[in-house]
Amino acid sequence: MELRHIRYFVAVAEEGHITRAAEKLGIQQPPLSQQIRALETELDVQLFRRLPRGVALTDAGRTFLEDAQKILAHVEHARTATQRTARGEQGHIVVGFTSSVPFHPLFPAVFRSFRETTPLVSVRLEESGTGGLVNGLINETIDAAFIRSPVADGNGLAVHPLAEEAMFVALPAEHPLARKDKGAIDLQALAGDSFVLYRRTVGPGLFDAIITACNNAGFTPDIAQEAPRFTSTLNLVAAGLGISIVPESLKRLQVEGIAYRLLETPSELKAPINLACRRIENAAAIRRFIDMTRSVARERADEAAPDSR
Amino acid sequence: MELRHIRYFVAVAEEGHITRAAEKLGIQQPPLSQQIRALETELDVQLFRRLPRGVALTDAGRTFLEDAQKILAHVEHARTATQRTARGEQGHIVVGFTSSVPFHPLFPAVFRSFRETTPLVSVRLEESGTGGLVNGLINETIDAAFIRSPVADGNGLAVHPLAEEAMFVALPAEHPLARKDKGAIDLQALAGDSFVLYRRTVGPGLFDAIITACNNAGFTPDIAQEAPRFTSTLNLVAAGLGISIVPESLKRLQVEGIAYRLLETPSELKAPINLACRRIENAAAIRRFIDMTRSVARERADEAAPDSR
DNA sequence: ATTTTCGATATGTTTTATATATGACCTATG
DNA sequence: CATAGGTCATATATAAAACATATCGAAAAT
Repeated sequence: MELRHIRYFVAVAEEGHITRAAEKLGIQQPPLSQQIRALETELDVQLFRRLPRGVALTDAGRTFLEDAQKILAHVEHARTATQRTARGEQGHIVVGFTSSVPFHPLFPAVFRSFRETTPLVSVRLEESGTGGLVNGLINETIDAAFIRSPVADGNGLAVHPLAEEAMFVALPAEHPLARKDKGAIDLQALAGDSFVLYRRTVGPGLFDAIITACNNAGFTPDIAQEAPRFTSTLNLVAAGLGISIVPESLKRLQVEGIAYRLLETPSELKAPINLACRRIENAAAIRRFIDMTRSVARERADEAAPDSR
Repeated sequence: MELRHIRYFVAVAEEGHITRAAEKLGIQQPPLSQQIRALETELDVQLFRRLPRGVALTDAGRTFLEDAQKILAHVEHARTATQRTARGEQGHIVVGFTSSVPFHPLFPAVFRSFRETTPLVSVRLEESGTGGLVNGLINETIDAAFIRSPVADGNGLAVHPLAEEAMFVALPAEHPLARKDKGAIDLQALAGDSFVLYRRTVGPGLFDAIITACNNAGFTPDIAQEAPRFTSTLNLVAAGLGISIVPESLKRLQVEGIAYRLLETPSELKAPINLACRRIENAAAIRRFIDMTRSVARERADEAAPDSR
């Protein structure tokens, strides 16, 4: 049995007339009669009663018709689903991110756009540390990941820069610098303060960048405390244990007793947001997600600095 | 696209290897490669990645595989369902009957056997008068009908005799004949009694047969009352309004105040049970039901009178 | 009775699926 | 590094089968 038999059968059943069905199918009547008969012979079942004025389905024919129509519909469904998957319009992707990324407006903007343009691709989000995300990309348990620190090359991964943020100083409300209203704080002004930092093992990029920047500014920071999450870092600052330096988007975390002040950010301390992915990616849905993310990021950058192009 | 493409695709996908899949399919490797490529060209989608040691499904190929397997299963289902319908092992039939028939043990026996041997055919039962059943058979709203009276020929229907019952006299308990314990009552002994009969319009066969038999016995029965159902007939007898003559199986209706006595039944009064159906019937499930009903009836007749064959 | 309609049959043609032979590419392995 | 083995792709030939044209036969409508 071939789909041809099923298509021909359905046409004849719906027309009740072999000659007319043949016209509709764009073939001649004799081959259609032959194919119908071949189908009946293979099934060893009479599907039509030949009447003087056309043909009529038998009971068995009616049973076959029900399935036949569903089969043809199913084939069409398979075709479109496959083509959609190939075009990346359908499927499933897993996107990883580090804890600080969701505070940046780029993050929700990307998923909003993606859902709008590609509603048939379901997305699973997974928060993890940078190391875990890189492993996930290599093991193919994660398809793309928003990370802060750039990743070493040569492991088959690619990293696309998406955005860069200025840094802000998080100060206890009673800190002398908290009152100063305008102008950026220079890094050297913090030489005498204790630092509360996000733990290095979880986010090595930011940690090292801060140390390096301080060194370049001529002092070694006094690290009073490391905290496991950004929120706990800020709580420790609020408690007066020290100051901290965080990416701009973290300002959204408004904690009682904390003041944020713009830092005169040296370029090596600018906090980047990158998208990491496999260098060769053959799943179209993932490629689509990556392309869209980069283009959303580019649009946002252009909006922020339209003169820089 | 043809089923061949789908069958070949599934084989290759499951083997992950074109050459091995070709062996399994009983064809050579080059045509299989060609057919797979033809499928990919038609869909305009790459289904496999060609690796040095076999082939691997792409994302789109995985999507197609899911549907492909279901389609093949669906085709097999269609084949078996159609063949079952053709053999009468599957489907639906509507069986009519007149109100007095279900009391006869043949009736439940038939449906019990039919359910056992043909569980995939669902049966709908419909009670109606003889006229309604005949119309139903002609309009094809009913497929077979258990009736008492034989139906006039020439309307495309056939009537198969299934069984014949002796008649019993239903007497009020205080009736003189009710006390007589053994021996059959002769019809003439009822010449002086009032008769309560099942209404003619509902069951003309039985009504006429009784009148005729009485006439042949030399008297015209005094019909005191007609009742719409057998139960009401018997209630009227119990109330002392007269006597009645009912088929043996009706004895199951044990009504307070009624005695049943065997009637010396003349042959023209024997109560038949017949199966009416269309003379030409092309639905196999119905033919099957008719055949089974007749054979069950024959078995029961042989059991009752094993010497008569 | 004649014509029309419609499916079946007969025969030739074209398409197409398959087989055989061979080539190209990658991977082990000595 | 070269060779052998394995795998898929390509080229050509062959066989099968789907299709077209022409015709027949039965039933129905005029």
